[in-house]
Amino acid sequence: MAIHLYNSLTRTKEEFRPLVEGQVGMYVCGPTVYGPPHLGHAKSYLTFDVLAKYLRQTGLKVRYVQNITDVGHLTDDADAGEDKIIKQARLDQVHPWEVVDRYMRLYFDDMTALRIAHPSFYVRASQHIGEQIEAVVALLKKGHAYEVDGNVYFDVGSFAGYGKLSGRVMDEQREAVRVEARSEKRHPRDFALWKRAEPGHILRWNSPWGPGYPGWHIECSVMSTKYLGETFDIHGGGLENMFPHHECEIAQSEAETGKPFARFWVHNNMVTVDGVKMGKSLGNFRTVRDLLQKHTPEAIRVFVLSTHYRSPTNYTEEAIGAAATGLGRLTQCYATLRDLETRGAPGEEPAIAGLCADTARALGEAMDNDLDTPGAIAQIYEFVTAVNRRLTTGPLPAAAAREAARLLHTWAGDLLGILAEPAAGEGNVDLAPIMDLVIELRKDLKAAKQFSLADKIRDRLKTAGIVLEDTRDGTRWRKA
RNA sequence: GGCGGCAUAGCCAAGUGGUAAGGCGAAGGUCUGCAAAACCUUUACACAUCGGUUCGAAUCCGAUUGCCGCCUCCA
Repeated sequence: MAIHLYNSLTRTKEEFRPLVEGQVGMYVCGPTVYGPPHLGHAKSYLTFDVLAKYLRQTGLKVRYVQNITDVGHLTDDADAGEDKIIKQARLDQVHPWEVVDRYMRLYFDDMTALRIAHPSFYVRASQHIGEQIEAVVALLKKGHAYEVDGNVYFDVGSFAGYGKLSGRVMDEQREAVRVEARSEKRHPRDFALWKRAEPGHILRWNSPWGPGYPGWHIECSVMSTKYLGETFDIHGGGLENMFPHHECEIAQSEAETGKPFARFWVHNNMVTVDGVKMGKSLGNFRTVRDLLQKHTPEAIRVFVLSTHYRSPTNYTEEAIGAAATGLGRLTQCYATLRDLETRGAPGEEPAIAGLCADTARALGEAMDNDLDTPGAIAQIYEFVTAVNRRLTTGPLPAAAAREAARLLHTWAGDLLGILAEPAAGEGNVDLAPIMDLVIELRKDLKAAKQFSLADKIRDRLKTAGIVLEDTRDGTRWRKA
């Protein structure tokens, strides 16, 4: 069975087949770099990280392009408002590109910390100004745009398909509410392709219409089609960008090329905090950096991925804590299996091979079902329970342990990124031989019934961050 | 006002017509010198409410209530 994805364009779950067999082109709306990444970014880029990894795992070659919006856009789509990046630059008293550089690096660092792989490559709006101007010229030439005093607007009325993604009909809606008395636009629905730079607007480029800067939507149309083709497979982004951003992208692109734009539109839902949308403008956002202070990357990932990407994620400290606790069993099981890989007895165990095959199949079915990561996580936990149950009867043969460990490594580690590798020899000194000695000495103490001393060792080690666990097969240790 | 979505156990969360996955928490138990870990058992006979379709619905249709998102920048 091939992967099925919910396509916002058709509002149904469809089987995904790439345009070109074996190859996938995917474009995802990246951040505007004027502030620190927050949990909302994490959910979005985590979603597409897992999607790209899963597509690759199924054997497809994926070109995953993500943009960085670094030219700034107005805080308001009317002619009022201030460019977000320029505003931040003014607040920080630095050049706008220092803002861009700072938050772009922070973005890369935080994504890396969350085990989100780099896309195939990033593209920056500021490095595609020429192409954006060309696109505006082409739209003007085709009669889909008009210029007014250094501003160029897209004529929405000239594109019949406008509204097909978001379901918005071209009526008055709340036009009357919006104060646009001085607008030069022919119709309130029209949107800017190119904006005239007012004095003091530092980020500006020369154009046939005078100095200015591109409109918000045009960069994605230009960069996606430049690197993926006029029609490409998947366009992803946050749900809140469906309208107007994605709707406008479609209008511009299809008006210019006359061909279908993205085939699949994949939108992730929002993150709320205590039931309220988390947003930069609301000031209630949790930055990735803050979260990483309290939780491991794996815990954050398992928390986010245990809600389906199309459902809202409600952040509470309790929920993320519960997710982190549950992860402990997985981590422990994996560490035990890795240990048995080297120490386990020779021989085979068909039951484990069967369990691995069944689990892998179930995991594939879950992922094929519109990226059902909660279902996949449930499968992994069931697998862990089954392995642990088997381990209560004695150690596993090395080969079986290796196979079980590989399954966890592939799905929980490489794909979902929720599996922490056992920390081996942190720091300069390898603790293993030291711990072997301590454990051996303590074993002698226990044999001599010197329990209070044995307990003291265990207590002191716990204070030092090392947990001892006495099992039937001897004592093992791990970092707390 | 327009468009869209969601309502499942104490909490989080799957479920896409055949009589409710998984995680956390809680209770009991096995193992253990004790502890920890692990395992076992229990924890949803009204899946928001009311109707309807069907042999059969958490799952489809309608209405109602509540919540959320978009319609202005936001992942």
